[in-house]
Amino acid sequence: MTTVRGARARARIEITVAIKDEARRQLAAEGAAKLSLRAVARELGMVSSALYRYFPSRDELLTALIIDAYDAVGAAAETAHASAVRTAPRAHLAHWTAVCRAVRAWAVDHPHEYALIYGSPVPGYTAPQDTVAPAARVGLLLVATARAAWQDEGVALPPLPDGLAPEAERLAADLAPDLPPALAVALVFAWAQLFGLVSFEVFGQFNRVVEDRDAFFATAAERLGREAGLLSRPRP
Amino acid sequence: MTTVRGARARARIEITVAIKDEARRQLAAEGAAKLSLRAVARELGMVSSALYRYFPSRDELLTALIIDAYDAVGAAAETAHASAVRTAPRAHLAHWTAVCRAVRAWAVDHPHEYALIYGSPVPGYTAPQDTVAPAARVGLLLVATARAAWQDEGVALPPLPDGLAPEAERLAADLAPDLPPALAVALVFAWAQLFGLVSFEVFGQFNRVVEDRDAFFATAAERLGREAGLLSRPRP
DNA sequence: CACAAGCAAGAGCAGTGCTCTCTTTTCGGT
DNA sequence: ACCGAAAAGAGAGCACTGCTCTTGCTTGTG
Repeated sequence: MTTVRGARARARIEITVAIKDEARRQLAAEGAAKLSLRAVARELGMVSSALYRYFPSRDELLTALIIDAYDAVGAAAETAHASAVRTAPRAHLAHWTAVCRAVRAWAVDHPHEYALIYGSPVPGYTAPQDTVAPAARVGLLLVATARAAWQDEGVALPPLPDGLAPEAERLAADLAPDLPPALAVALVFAWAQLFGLVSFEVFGQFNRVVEDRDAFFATAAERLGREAGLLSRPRP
Repeated sequence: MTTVRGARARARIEITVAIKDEARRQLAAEGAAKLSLRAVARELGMVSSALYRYFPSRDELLTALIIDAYDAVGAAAETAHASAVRTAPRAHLAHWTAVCRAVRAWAVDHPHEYALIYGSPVPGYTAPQDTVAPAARVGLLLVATARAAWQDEGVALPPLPDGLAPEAERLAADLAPDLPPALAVALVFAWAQLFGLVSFEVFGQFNRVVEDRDAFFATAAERLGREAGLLSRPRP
């Protein structure tokens, strides 16, 4: 385990989380654009230059927040998935929609954090390697759900057009070597489309268009699951 | 028509477009976050305060760019649609995919402008009324395509769940009173999902996941059209 | 032709990210 | 127990930002 050496190291991690917490507060209040290192430092009673001992730049702080956000939405989705599996182990479509609903709920509750990870990438920012594992959590959950359904009752998918065959093979090899390529493709489609729906809601594109967002999203999530091959009810 | 009164008014609109052009240049080069009024003014050989005669604030400049961007992607989509209709008047699914491809192509060519309109909304920004009409152009095109298909050959759609019926009625009434509610719902789904796919590609979520983006998107666009009820080929 | 409106310029304010130097505190090896 | 090294904080400062205000100049119009 990570043995904390002394009071100094302990203080360091405490201050680091305090900085992130305050930054997250400002992020939630004003958005990423108005997140200011100086304001964070001021609120914590320290001088701005001291903050640079913990995060070498504003971008690094943002990266830390991004990783945390990916982990938060991933954890929310995993919890919802686990609970749905416990409730009805073979209702794969219900597991799928539970994941979708959890993602949407988290996004609606944390719009600015959601924007940080699924909105426009900031400045000339290219995602550091540290972010890719947390970023994959929701996607992997979708894959796991589909895999369970496939193993348990099979999936129903439209055939792949010839042009996509090589890409589909490659994708399946990278993503889930045990699954049929058509399923891998369908999963990536559904993955992107899920976040398209959530983004449109969070970013206000549904304003004055969709009113009953809950019902709308519930139907959308179920259709996404079907398009990913999940059957509506277990086979007899 | 808009008669330009004198040299002064003429100069005003010329300078206004020059400012927008330069701003667009910086936007394309560095992204919205680094777009600086002072830098724009500097590049145009004027002093920063003079720029405020044309745009009362940075946000107003951004709003102008947002409207232009919506119009640009809308125009690209409309052109592609018109051309597809000319080529094969009854190939509704081809019209649909032409619109999708045009949107994607514009987005890939203008990632920062795309981010401006379909990425995270800036600061505490709420879209002014002027943006809603341009923003609707692509959506209206999708509706028009589906309407033509519906009138010409009908559409094939899954039934709506009961819970969504009221929202579907309302949506259809607002969006396209002549179309069946199930089609209106399917169109909004497809609309959001289309931009989900494009956003994931433009914002880098497909990096190290999807390689053959053209083939991938082509298939996705066609499936979106099918999910919106469009038939693969005209009925005999 | 005079006058008011439109426009440009410059200085200035408050705020930002970030760097540098200087001082204080803390820790580990002898 | 001490002493040098490393870590942390404080403060000043640089270059930049959006935006405001005042001062003149230019231009179109009564």
